[in-house]
Amino acid sequence: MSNIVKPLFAVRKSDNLAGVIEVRGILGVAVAELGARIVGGTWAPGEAIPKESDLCDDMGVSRSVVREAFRILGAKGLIRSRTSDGTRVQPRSEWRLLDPDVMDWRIKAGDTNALLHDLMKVRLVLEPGVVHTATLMASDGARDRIRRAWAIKQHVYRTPDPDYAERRRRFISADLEFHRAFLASVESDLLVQLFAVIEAALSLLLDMQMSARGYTTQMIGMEESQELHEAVFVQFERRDPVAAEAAMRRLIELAIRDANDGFKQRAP
Amino acid sequence: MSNIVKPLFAVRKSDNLAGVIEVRGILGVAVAELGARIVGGTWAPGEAIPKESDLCDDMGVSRSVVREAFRILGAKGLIRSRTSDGTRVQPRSEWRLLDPDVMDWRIKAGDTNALLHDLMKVRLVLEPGVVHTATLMASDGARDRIRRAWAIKQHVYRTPDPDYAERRRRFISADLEFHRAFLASVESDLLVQLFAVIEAALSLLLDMQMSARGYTTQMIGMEESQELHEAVFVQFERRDPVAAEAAMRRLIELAIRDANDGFKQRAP
DNA sequence: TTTAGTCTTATAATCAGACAAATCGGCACA
DNA sequence: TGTGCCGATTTGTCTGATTATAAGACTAAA
Repeated sequence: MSNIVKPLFAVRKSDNLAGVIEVRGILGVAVAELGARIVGGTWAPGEAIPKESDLCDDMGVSRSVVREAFRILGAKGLIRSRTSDGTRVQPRSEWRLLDPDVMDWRIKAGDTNALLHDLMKVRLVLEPGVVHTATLMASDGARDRIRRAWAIKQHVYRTPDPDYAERRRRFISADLEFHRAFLASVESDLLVQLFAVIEAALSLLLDMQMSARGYTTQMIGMEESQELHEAVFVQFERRDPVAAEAAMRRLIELAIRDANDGFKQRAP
Repeated sequence: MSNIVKPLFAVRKSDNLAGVIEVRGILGVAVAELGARIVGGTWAPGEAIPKESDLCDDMGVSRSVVREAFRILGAKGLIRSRTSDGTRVQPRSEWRLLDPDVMDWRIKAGDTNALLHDLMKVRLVLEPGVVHTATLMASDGARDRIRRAWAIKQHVYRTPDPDYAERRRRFISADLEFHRAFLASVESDLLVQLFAVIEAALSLLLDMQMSARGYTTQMIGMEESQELHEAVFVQFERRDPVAAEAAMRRLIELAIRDANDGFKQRAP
């Protein structure tokens, strides 16, 4: 009676990006709809979107809902309202591209290819620097966390699979913690948030890519990846920031190659 | 009659961070007030802020204004409203720290020291990576822009001052373009936005720091800074990513030292 | 004692309609 | 040509009512 309780929803991985703000009710629907349409290019930047009263009719909601939706979209830089001029889509440069919600809308709008490349570039630029700085100035506690992360990663790598999906999950989780441990040692709230967004979007995009390929692909390049991770860790322990950084850069380059291969396979 | 027209406001440098969303009218006041108070810690994360109707009375505005303000603040992760539970401050990890408005509120709340350090860390981690990547993969056009930026920077450096403030302005502008030119060559929208925010916040904070010191300080370390910039450029031209990156890292470290000195002088 | 259901209540969510304020474009006038 | 006024348009703000939802207390059953 109290045994098989919760796991019903266990698999129900929300199809939203992690970190998006949950807006419930009819307002949530309106925001999702309008956000996706704006980012998707239904109205070009500079162009006016229908006036409040028209949108009320179109969507069958009251004006307060439309206005509150506009406020949310405006807060993310997508639109801007002015009396007598209406509400217009802002130039893309105003959009808060680093905001999880905007990223989510980009993904839903199908802007996945450009976004994936951009995210990978951010990693390529950022992560080597993180490792360099971490190697130089990580605290003792932070170093311990990195060591633990490496130990787990190695353990997972060497442990054979009871079940492919489960193994993959553990592998990804260990990998994530390895990168996070380095990041945390920099002790920067801003970088942590930046990574959280990047990470969430990448994970979603790569999942989509993988399921588009029909999950046929085994995890390729695992040996090379593991060797590079080891190099990062070893150089970190030797306190050689330049070498550690270089290894991390090669690691990201490998990830970029993999992601690109994925896209190539998808459109033969 | 048509001569001395506009320059009245020329100096009126808005005391807001560049990039913040302009919200006009009563709503703008309400958002600014509430945002500053929340970020400033008037209510702790998890704590409920007064309910809508109470805030209406307190601030003397209608409920629609309070609700729209809540939407904006909610869109930035600061608060979350739920029926029957009221509106609560979200844990700091939910705040969109990379959003210009949130940064602006942090600055206004006096969280300048922590923010400055964090911003500098981001630069330290990011900019060397940018230079590395730029050195490897900048397009011809991007390389030209970098060359032009360096030429201007050198010209400004060598040109004696007609007027100290004017010289300083040109110096900063040339410096900015030098860094931006490298950044642009990476061709990443996300990184461009990230830098825009970092840059705006840093510029504001350093200005505040300087005016706190009474503008007495000359630009110190200019020679060293200029030499390091030159090193970055030369190594970039020689296509040596590692050396260029290293020079850029030393440059940021210098900037960090300067910023720290500023704070030390301020509290003797 | 615990658990599952039910009721009450607090609060936000939504709706409807009115009036105010800001902005734009055209028009008359200097 | 420019300047100021005027009307039209659209968002901004206010008010009051109704509905939906979640929390907490209470009750009844296991």
